[in-house]
Amino acid sequence: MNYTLNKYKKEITEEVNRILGSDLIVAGDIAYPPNPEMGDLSLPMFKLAKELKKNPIEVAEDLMRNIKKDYIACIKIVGPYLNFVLNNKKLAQSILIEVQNQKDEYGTNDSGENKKVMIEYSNVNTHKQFHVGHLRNICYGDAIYRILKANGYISVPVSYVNDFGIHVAKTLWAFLEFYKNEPLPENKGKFLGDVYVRSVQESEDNKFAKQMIEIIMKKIESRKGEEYELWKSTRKWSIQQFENIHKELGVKFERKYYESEYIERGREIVAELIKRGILVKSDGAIIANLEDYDLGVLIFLRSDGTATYPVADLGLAMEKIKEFKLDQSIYVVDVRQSLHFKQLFKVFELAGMKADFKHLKHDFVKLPSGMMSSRSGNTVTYEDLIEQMMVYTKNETKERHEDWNEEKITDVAKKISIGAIKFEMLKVGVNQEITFDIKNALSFNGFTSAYLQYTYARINSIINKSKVVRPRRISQKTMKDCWLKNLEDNKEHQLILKIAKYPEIVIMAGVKSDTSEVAKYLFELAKDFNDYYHATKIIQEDKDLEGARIALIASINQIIKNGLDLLGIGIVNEM
RNA sequence: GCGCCCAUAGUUCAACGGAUAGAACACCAGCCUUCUAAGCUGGUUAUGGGGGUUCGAUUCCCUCUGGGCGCACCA
Repeated sequence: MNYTLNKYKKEITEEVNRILGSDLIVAGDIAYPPNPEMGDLSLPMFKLAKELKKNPIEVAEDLMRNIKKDYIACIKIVGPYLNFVLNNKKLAQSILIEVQNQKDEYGTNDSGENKKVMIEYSNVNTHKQFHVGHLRNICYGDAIYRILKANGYISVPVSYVNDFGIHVAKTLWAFLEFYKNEPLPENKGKFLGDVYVRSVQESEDNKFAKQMIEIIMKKIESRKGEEYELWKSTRKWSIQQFENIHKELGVKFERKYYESEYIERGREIVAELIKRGILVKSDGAIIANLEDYDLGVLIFLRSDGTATYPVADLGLAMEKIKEFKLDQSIYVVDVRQSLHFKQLFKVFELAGMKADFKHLKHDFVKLPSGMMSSRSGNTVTYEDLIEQMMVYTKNETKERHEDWNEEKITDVAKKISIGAIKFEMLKVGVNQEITFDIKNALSFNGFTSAYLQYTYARINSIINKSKVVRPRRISQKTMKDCWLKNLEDNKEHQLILKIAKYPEIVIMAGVKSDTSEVAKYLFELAKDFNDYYHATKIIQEDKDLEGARIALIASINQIIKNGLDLLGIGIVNEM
């Protein structure tokens, strides 16, 4: 798709190169001035001046005289920059029609060339707590999946659940020891998380407990007996809990993989790699010695013969690339596992696996009280968080809408709560730790999803109140002739320009795997609109003008909707 | 010890190597007999230290300081 602004930039670039008889600049050289008075587009003269061995002003003057496009209202030289002011009517026509025609598709592009990318996230442990740390992973993974799709990739979202390992044995030990005869709570998955915390506490400095846990681990690995049966049933508790959370968050996976199902396959590959000399025995364990690559060693089998995590990773990776013809396989996992993935991918490479593997890392979530740990239980669990948020948002919603029934209040409150959680996780850069403060998450002012949802609802309400025909029902001819000629206000021009930039944001978010780009952009757009709203009457006597303004704000809403969708956040029609 | 990440306003965060370093929160002062006040307007405050590369550095390189994370039987 060739969006208006992109087209303009390309044409201006070609024009500049033609005038100078060179290939010195590319469309990407055209930037945006820091403030609106300077113009809409900007071409820095530094590079050109240097290459042409001329004064920047001279080059700029030459270009200013010779560039002529009907969509450029005027060209001005500001310092060493050549700035373009776009023709308001041309821009408005082109952009608003683009948005109204493409609707939910506006902003998408085909730069991914239909490449197939598997994106693996929400790699959580059964038998442990699901807390806000996991939430960052799941929100980020889901948003990246959506962003890749919008960029023309065939994006396959999958989840890999770690349902096997020492942590399971630990939880089962404490369960048998302390809770066997107690009645089970409703949320059995959450309960297991608490059992795990108890287990860590009780088994510390307890030799007997540690021995018991080892025995339980072996019994589960042998896949028979009472403990194995208990593993099977408790595992389902956690899986059910995850399903509920995914459903509530609106996150869907095409496939869910479980570690326990890939260990055998992994062991086969391990045996093969031992034969090939890629894995070796060391201190009784089977390892990959990667010291030649400065990557230390990676353990596959413990000295007691039990499998570690990378074994199943190996098995799964092999099956994944066999089943789907993947161009790339992305693992969304927090930054603490960077070394692990470097090691793993090196082993993949040594084993001759051809696919392109990538660890997409994000920093972790901590609490104002310090590092979060599901071992110690110093966490905010998902369930506790959503409950607190719901109490708050329901109260706030009730206060504002006394006539709404319980169902409607719950529905809106849920969208606001879930949106708030996701936005908190997505609005900061991936290399930034998030200090999760529940007080901030509950404050719906400023840079929050509630602000965006509120803006959407506000615009929606105005559109509904307007008696003018809906933009979607009118022809392009009508729009050109009548609706758009009236948008002359500078704030309107800035809003239209902002709308025009949205497709670039989608690309940038994709290239940088950065959700904060989208969040920041939407916030700026909403802020600009709210400023405009307070200064300008939309509904009024002049129906042509009203129509034009409705077309404008309808486009803004389309973008808020599209942008929030990239972040996995739903809109509300009223709030 | 080795490796990776971070350091910007009182706090939480922004700034493809580019123009006057932006927001939000908090605090203070205003704005609902006009379309949703979960909103808007105005006000105060910042690049950890030292070098280097460049026309230009918050951004790139080196170094120091201070924090976080990871480095063989956890996942």
